Amino acid sequence: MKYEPAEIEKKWQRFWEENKTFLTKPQGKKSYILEMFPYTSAQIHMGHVRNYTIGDVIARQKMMAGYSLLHPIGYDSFGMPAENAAIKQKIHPADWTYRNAETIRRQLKLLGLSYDWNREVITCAPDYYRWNQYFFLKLFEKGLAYRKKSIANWCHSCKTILANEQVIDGKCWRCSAEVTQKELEQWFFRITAYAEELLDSSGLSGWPERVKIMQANWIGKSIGVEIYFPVPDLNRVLSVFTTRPDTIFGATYVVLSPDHPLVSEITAISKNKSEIESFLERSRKAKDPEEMAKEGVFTGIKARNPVNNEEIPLFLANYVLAGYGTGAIMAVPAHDSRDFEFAKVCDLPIREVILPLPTGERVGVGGGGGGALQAAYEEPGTLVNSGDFSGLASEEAKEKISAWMEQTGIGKRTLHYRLRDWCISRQRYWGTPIPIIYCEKCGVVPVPESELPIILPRDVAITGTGGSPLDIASFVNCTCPRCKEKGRRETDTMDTFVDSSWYFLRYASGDWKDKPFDPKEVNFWMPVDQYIGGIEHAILHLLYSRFFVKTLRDLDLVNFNEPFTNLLCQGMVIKDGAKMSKSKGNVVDPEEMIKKYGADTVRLFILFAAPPEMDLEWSDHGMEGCWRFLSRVWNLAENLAPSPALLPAGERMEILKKSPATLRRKSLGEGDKEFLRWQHQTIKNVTEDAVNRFQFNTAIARLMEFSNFLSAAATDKNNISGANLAEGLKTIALLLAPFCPHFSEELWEKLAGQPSVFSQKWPEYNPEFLIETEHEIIIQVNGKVRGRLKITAGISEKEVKSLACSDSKVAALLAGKEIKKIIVVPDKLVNIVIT
RNA sequence: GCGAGGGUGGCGGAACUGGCAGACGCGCCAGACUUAGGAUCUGGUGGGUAAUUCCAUGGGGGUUCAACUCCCCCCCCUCGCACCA
Repeated sequence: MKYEPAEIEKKWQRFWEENKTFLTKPQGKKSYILEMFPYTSAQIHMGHVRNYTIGDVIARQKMMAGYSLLHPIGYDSFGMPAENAAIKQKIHPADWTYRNAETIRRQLKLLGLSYDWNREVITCAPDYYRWNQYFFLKLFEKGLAYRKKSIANWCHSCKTILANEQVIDGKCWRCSAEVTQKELEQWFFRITAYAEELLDSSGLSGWPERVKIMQANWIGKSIGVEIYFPVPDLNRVLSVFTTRPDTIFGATYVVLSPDHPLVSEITAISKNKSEIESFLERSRKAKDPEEMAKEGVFTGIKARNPVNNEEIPLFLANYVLAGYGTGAIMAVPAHDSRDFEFAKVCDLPIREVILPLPTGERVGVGGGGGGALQAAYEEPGTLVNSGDFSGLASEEAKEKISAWMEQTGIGKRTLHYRLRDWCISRQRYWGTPIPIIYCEKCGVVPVPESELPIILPRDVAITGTGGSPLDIASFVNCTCPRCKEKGRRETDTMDTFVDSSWYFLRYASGDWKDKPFDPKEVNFWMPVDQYIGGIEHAILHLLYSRFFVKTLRDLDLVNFNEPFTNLLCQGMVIKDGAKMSKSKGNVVDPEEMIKKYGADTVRLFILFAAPPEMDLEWSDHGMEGCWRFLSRVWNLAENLAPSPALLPAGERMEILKKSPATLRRKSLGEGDKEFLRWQHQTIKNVTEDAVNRFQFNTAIARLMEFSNFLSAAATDKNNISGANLAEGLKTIALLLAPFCPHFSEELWEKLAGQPSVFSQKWPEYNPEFLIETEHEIIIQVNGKVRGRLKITAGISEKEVKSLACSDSKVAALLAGKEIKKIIVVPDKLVNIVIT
């Protein structure tokens, strides 16, 4: 019988449904394997297939290794695509979503993934999102959820806030209308309160280094000093932030951002009023900050450098960010490239205060008035022209100057982060309603917990053309929970990243009804032992989830600090050198591939073509190769006649149809020994590659080699007994089971006579069988391979040397030369060094 | 600009602590079986050379008996951040 995946896979999936007990063997050792849940778009794509296949391999291997396994799946289902589908296709987002979830569920089942389907969650169900509302209230109580005005991307035509990703070249992705910045009252989660803790990566030892670095950069901690510059004209003190207090004596001017709060006061008294106003106008209009040239304007006002009372000019310039630090800087053009650039543009003086070399050598001799300095010198060095601090090294100077500033009240040591609070307000329909009521008398009032969930109303006009879709009387009008007078509901919904920040907790607690999760179960299963997802979540989702877990810990709801102990970021699936996408027309449909080759071949190829972290180039030819491998193993088993379980030792067999071979069974000769060595070496290699290193590609290569060995042995090249051949195929079934579950189960049943390969223990190798009695060693002369030598294991180094030198080819090379030294690497090589 | 990761046959990729460069697979070539094969099986396959052998892991130096692997300089590609003071 030929290998026909369709039947096998159908049969197996039925079997799996009926035998879920494999998933829930109650044992001491737990393993929680999780892949990022899919967004409920119309169908899955190859990226999903890769993600879930990797997770499934890990999960199934854990299962066989005796772990109690949690391997859940669900649907991330709130969000814009559902609304857009509603607008385009005139279908309700809920209907669209549930229909898609069904398709996805069916497709995931086709892949033969080992999910515990009883734990499914869908985030758009009131049963789920009510807990978003619950957490919101908890955060609100603690002051971690708050409302404030903030600037966001606003589309005039759609009348809604857009996410940054939805602004393409400054235009709305749907209507192509110009996007502008608009100040809106919005809800935030105070993630900055956890900045320091999120920066601590000590609980992330199992994360890729680059993800930790990306998060650290995102949080962007800077240690520095706030320095107070008196501005007598304004009768005010201007506060600037710097990380380089060691350069303070080189400050030749100060700069405010165009959005600094003092700008209006400055404009009011400035003699350059019209110049300032035209500059402000230009910078307000400027769209692309990346391509903006440095531009600024002198205010006509002076500030006093507090360290030396020197009067320096005060500028407004577009290169200073309003949202970072104090929105104002001291400019040290000699030692900061941006200040240097601006000083050149405006022809401002440049004063060096740090020298690069102890000898006093200069990068470019500057002096006053711009001088000949070629570029800013930003490295540490020795201070000059710096009052009492001259002669100190930068690091020491930073310390001393900071301390002195604190003593004299000139400045204060401080910290700044790039991380901003998380804006969770969306003027969108398809999301979790924010459980807040506005009352004229009581102000902002949280909905009492007992009134949750605030159900997202179904009958709402979603046109995408005007205002918040929830802004309808039946939803908005309500009674204030406090004074029982008329109230008005918040019409914004939550960012969908809120949904995905805690779904892994919900999975872990089965069907808990009156709480978001059962802390006992969650504390047992969590943290996730292995999380698998794309790198695109490196900052957003992964940072939000970490934040959420920390807040829940502080609410005494969980007892751990980090959600994901180990993280694997798989690479993209690409074709013709580009990521698969509809617009590029290079999409390969997973379901079509499954139909053509079977799920196991698809899984095998995707695991074999590249290591998980690397990008994977799709190849139809590569698929064929994996198909051939499975077919070969299948045929080998098929031809093991009549029934391997009953095969008497020494039975003569016909192995391959096309090239029949008669096998001679030696009683316990070299054939058996070699077989055992191959078998156990394969177990060792596959386990090390797949389990310890997640190098599935090489693990599969080892299985292919073993199967090639068995094939060759069976065609009378080597000798192998029928019993050994059956043993070998059983080993393949066991080791291949995580990769190709359907195929392996069928193969196992064929050979063992009963199910299931997944009730078997993951095989272990016996080191005794790996011991070789003979080694082939390489003979090198001056580092070049000149011969090879078979030696018996355990012979002395002296013997090896003399054997190597007497090799005929080697001897010829040695003739008339002096041997300087001989290096012996036991059981591997001999290197003879001659003159 | 800063940060991270890469650069190995015609292709995807192996080579874990320095020890036979190219495992495994694809593709290609030859053969077998065939009316036929884009099915299957067998063998070959980095490049040069008639040949002993020589040249090859982005380029150039170095350390070493021995370097894809370690050190220094340079080039190129991908991703992330991008005036964060």
